[in-house]
Amino acid sequence: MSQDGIDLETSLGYLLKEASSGLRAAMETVLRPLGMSVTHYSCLELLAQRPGLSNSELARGAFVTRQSMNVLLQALERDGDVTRPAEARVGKVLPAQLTPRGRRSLEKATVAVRSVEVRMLGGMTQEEQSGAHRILQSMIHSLRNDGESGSR
Amino acid sequence: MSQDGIDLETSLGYLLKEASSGLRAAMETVLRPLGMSVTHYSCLELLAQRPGLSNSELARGAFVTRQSMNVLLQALERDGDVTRPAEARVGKVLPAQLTPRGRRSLEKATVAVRSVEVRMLGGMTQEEQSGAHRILQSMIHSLRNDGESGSR
DNA sequence: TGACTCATGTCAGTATTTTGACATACATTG
DNA sequence: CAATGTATGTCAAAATACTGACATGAGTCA
Repeated sequence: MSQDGIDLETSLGYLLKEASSGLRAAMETVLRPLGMSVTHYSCLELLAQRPGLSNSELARGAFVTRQSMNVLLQALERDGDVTRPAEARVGKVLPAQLTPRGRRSLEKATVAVRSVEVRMLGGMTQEEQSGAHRILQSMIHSLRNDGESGSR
Repeated sequence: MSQDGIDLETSLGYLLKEASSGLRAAMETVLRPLGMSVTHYSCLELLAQRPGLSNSELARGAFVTRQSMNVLLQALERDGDVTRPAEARVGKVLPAQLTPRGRRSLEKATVAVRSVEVRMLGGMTQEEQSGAHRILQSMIHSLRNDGESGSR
């Protein structure tokens, strides 16, 4: 016996999942009235900040496979929110761009998402927020290295 | 202009998603050799710590719908990892239990998952870990209240 | 007692995501 | 220059999760 499992109340992994799940749910709630999914929004936001990102780069930035991002991008192109050149200028990479229409739909979504983030951070001091920043980046970095072939 | 979007490098929401995605990927990597998915593992761990949990309670604990958990539970019952009474003693609730076989498969998974969590926490002081605990719970609590009908 | 609300287990259909695979283009290395 | 490795875009198939719906049982309240 002696505490065999991982205590879910204490486990930082579980808390991380719980917080992320709550954030996603809150984002879905505010984005749904705009007819937008979380991945949908993430894609537009990424393109606004880094115009010319390729499908694969967008996929990595939104934490989905490039196949999933591709079907989303095709829908966004069809709806006129995003443009991609018909053929690559170099390699196979097709740099995507936000259209004015895409920029407009992003604006409303950004406001909604920001309100969620503000609510999430409510009750945290500035110091706690920078602490959270540092801690999360530490977790990310630690997980990135040593994918599977750890020691030995 | 003037910083219209949400800076992804700085956004705690984005960092939270990145950390959670990294954790999930790392867990999938170590659980795959055991033929187990993350939800699969979560279900067994929940049952080990709180025997008699119902399907709906397990679903909430693993952050999936009760329908998804139900198909998983049926598979686990079929494989002999979990048992549920044929009919409810009270209401419709069917309390689930881990079988010795289920407990055994959980043991290996717990070791694997614990190694991931240890790696994630590597480089963090004890104080930082308790700080992370407090901060994550603050986020969870803030997101839980005011689901959608916030102010006005 | 009866009407109402809420939560549960479960079935069916839909939607979304991932896995697998392929051809192609560039970079590296000998 | 040829061979190899890596990365991309894309198609098809499989797995997974979700939405919608229904019947049932318990609790509440008048």
